[in-house]
Amino acid sequence: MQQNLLNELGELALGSRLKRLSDYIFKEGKEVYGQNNIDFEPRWFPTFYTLSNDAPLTVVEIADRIGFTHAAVSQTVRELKQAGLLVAIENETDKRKRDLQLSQKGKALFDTMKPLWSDIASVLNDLLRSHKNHLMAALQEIENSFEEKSFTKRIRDTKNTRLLNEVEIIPYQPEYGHKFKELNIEWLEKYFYVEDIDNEVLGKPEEYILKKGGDILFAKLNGSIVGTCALLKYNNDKYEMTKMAVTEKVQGKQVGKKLGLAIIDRAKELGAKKVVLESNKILTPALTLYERLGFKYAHKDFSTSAYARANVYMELEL
Amino acid sequence: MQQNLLNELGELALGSRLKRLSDYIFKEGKEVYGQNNIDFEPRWFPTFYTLSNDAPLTVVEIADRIGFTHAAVSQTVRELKQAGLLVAIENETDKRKRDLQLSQKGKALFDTMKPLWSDIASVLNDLLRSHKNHLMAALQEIENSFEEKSFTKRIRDTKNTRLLNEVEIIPYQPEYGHKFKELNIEWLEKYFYVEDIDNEVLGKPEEYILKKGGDILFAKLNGSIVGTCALLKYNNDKYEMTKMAVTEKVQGKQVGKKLGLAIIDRAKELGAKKVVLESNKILTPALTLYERLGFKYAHKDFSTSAYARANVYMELEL
DNA sequence: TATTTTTACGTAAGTACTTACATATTTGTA
DNA sequence: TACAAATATGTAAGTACTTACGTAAAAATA
Repeated sequence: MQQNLLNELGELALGSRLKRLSDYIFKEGKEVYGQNNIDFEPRWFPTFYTLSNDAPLTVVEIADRIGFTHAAVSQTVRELKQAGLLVAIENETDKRKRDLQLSQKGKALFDTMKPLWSDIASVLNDLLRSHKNHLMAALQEIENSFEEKSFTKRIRDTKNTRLLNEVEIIPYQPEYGHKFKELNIEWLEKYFYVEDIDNEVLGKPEEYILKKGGDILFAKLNGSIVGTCALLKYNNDKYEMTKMAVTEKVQGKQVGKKLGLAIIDRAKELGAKKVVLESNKILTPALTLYERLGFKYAHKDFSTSAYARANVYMELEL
Repeated sequence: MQQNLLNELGELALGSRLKRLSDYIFKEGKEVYGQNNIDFEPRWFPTFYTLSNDAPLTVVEIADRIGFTHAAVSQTVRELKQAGLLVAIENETDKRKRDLQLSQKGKALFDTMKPLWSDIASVLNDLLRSHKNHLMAALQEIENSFEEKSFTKRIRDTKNTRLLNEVEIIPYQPEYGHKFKELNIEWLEKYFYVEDIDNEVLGKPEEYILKKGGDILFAKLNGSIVGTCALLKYNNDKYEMTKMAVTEKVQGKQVGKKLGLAIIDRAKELGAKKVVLESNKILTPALTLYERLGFKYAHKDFSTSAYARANVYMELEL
């Protein structure tokens, strides 16, 4: 019996580890009450104890104090009432509420249990303090951290950072020329339709973009080209970010972000003072990305635009 | 909403605290799988992961490795099978067993999840290491302590120590003379019957015990006399411990133990080399106590004994 | 004052395990 | 080799909470 693999699985099975200890403590608690001939369930403790030093209280009030849901308290109250340890009186001014307090029997039981609780607290205190790592403090620290930033969000952020590092940005190479067209056509066919000018420009990137002083970058992930983006030169100060396309298979892998960051860097290298772009209102994920990259919405007369699909204009001052 | 009382209840609600965090981690884990469009339950992880790096394995083998019950694994296996992630083949040499391994789909899913798990592990690792108290280490320490000596046993020991301190041993005082008789009669009537010699000796303790060079002690708990014990002098070297009686109301409160220890101390003060006692085989709790106090069983001819009820003889060399 | 929103509470069902029990095989032993 | 004991597995029910949902009453707002 090598109970140790779960420890090796380590952090990934933290939930199970916690549950295991939780179950153990409840089970042992029950055993202790039994040995002392006390008819009491460990799970009653928070509600019972709260009522012992402040009463009457309503279900919701108790729930708030102990940090459980009202449903949990409601169930505990039912059990405590059934055991004769608690009495409930309908609140006079608010008929929804029930004023709860310990019965005579409950109060008597409280006095019997008090020394026992003090023993339990003393055992746990000694135990916790005798260790290098204080469990209660550790729980508190973890809970605080999660309150500050959720577990889910932490994982998502870590994943995004990883993906950003996995994506490799490479310069234009003639043998990838067809990829520039394919990726853009895939994208165009999904959201719009292919205009004549698209076919022309995408088919001859070297002529329309590179020779005019612009640039094209590719994103490589696990050996294959998964995205592209181009920089079109207007003049020495002004460039347009255009033809950004990422294959659908790698959506959400931060490819667009990395391409955008790289194309802006490239613009800086080329001496640009401003990068602009045209897009469409329906492309919300793309617009969100542009905003994150620092682009600001600006006004433009689209009647002069080369593309019918353009209805959003953005600028980034470098 | 003062979620803090549960923290103040502190150690006593440790089980609930652990459950809360456990529930949170499972819930968030589920959320993460969902966000990544992975059809996987956090609770499947230990079984699934174990099978991914060692297969085929049987239900019990997995259970042993991850430290769960076979029932838990059996249920997880059923769910994994239903999800098409696992295949089971009847073991050829042992028809009770099922050889379990990941299906093609399961293996493919494993590869998809691997980077995600690595992200989760990295988040948890960073989180745990960034705190003063390391949760995993704290869990390990506590579990080790409980394995060494159970929670229940620790509480019982603490309680016994406390009770031992609460009991006060006081010397004989004439006004408690009637208590000496009452306590012994209560005890005699419960286990045996009162012999003539009992009434005589218990009624005149000063004459039969004190004047002969022996002594009598009382145990006081919360202001009332709850037990007594006498030392009868045989000669300068040899005394008999006798008339030990503890009222039934305080059974298990370590009164007998404290009285025994005190009477032995008194015997030493009086210069005794040996303390003996007579008892009866049916009084197992008492005999256990005598053994703990250091008494050894010895042989004796009971035909000369003053009491009909005696059939066990013990001695303690000082 | 009528109506919407919020609050208090209960119940049912779910969660990630456990214990308890039942059944089928296999193994050990007389 | 028969038969008790041990082993492998499955199922049902329990545990200490939760979420989801519904109802009644009170408070806020129009």
